[in-house]
Amino acid sequence: MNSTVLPLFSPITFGRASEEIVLQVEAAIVDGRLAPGERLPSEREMQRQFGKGRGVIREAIKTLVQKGLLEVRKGAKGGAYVRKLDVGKVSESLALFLKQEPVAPEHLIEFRESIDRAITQLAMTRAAQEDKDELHAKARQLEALLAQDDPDLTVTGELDRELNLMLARMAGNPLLEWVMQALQMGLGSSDHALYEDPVFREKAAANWSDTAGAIARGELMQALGFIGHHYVLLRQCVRSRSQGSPETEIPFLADSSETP
Amino acid sequence: MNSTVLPLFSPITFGRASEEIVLQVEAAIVDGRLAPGERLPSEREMQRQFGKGRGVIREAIKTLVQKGLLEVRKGAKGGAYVRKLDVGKVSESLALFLKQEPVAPEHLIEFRESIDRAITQLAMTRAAQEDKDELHAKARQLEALLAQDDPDLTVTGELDRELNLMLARMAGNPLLEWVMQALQMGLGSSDHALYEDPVFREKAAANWSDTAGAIARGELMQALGFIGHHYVLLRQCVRSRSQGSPETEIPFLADSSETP
DNA sequence: TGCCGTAAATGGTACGACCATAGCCTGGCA
DNA sequence: TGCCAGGCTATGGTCGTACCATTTACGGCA
Repeated sequence: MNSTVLPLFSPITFGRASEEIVLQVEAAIVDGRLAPGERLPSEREMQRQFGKGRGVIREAIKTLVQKGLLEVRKGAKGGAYVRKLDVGKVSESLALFLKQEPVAPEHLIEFRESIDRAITQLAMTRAAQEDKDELHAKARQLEALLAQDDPDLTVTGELDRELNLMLARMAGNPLLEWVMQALQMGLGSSDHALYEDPVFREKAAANWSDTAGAIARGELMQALGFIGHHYVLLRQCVRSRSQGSPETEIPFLADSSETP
Repeated sequence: MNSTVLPLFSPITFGRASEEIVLQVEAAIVDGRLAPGERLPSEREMQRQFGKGRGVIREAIKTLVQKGLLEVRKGAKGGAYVRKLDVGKVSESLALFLKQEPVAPEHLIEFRESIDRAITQLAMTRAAQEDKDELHAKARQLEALLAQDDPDLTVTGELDRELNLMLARMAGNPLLEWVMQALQMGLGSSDHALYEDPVFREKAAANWSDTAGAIARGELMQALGFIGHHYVLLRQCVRSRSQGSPETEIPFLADSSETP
């Protein structure tokens, strides 16, 4: 390797040193001069190359780790390794943001409905028939699970999440898939409220099944209609819960200021 | 203040110390025990409270700054202040991700088209008439600018960005507004390619004006039609550029593998 | 009363030392 | 000859001290 000479980095002379180091390393990574899996010089070696104290180097590495660009391993053959960014880091950032910035449930539902409609239209025209059939099968499986007297909400929640992600994948657009992933990871999908309530539970599951069926049969308008119905149910459920139990555990159900 | 006793933090005994500190402070912030604008103890004071070295404290603070939860000021009355998270941090994370994960232009266009349609429909039903008129006026202004022989692309680009954000704001849903912001900040909106080309420039501007006009008059179907046309133009432009000049400067125009 | 200089608090940096860990290498044992 | 154990070494993780740079506040002086 090039462990002897590494002309990648140059000494720091101004400003906050660690920030400058962050910029240099980050630039090297996005330029491709440092590829994922590659190992940076050791902290003591970088200390020498940058002409700065080790603490500064460590703080820069900490920042880059937080950005998701590096991972560090200790021990021999340890060090900072370039990491391929994944969408999870974005979702994490989004989730933290949404924790501090409560979103009205109506806005969340509205957004999800928009994305869902776009995904469905694309999935219908692009996905393979076998994928559509598998989606339908999974939806019927969810329906069957929720028809039981005491369904395991952990399992059904996971299945619902899987259905959403599968549909998003079928749309064949990574951006839509990432948004759906971020929604799922970022705020627990809010659908679990739907499944906790025995009244809505079966309706919602049946609706999922109807939607998947329409998608499998290629009936676009019908599928969009079912999706609309899903969100009608969700809105009803959210409204009844926010009225019925003021001490709800779901944080973002608190401030609903626009239900006329 | 409570600068004498601060029972918020407890000493670290296991694992990576700085990570534990990050978790404790982050928890205190999202719980509201530390409100935006509040000041954390000084590094030396926290060093005492956590029972750890100052370097560890500094690394934890660096991480929290990167997360967007803190900002630090130096000098007397300096220190780490709790910061209100803004969506810019999410956009930043997204932009970095998209730099490492090139997105096919067709996918980007498709996504933007979905969002645009959703925004337009909502804006049309919700926005005040005066906002719609202002949007139309701005669009006509853009059209006039681009009709000149040598338009200032910096100004027109900024105006286009402003138009998009204004429309998103008119939709009255913060999530859609944030997504549009993230798109604009994250990848320069890709529309600038449209305005650089004299052939597409005027068509695109006229189309913006038509769209805004339809919105102002409340003609939904017509507005959606114009939006569709905007993306037809954008697709044509992108295709012609990727064929004509292989050395295009726009990074994500490189890998287009699905134009049949 | 108003201005300026000094003191104090605080983050920023440097250096040195030591510990903990993970891979490796060597030597001894079966 | 083959395998296993123990030590060796590179590397991150932590600690402590000292000093520098900057910003605010306070107090003395004109």
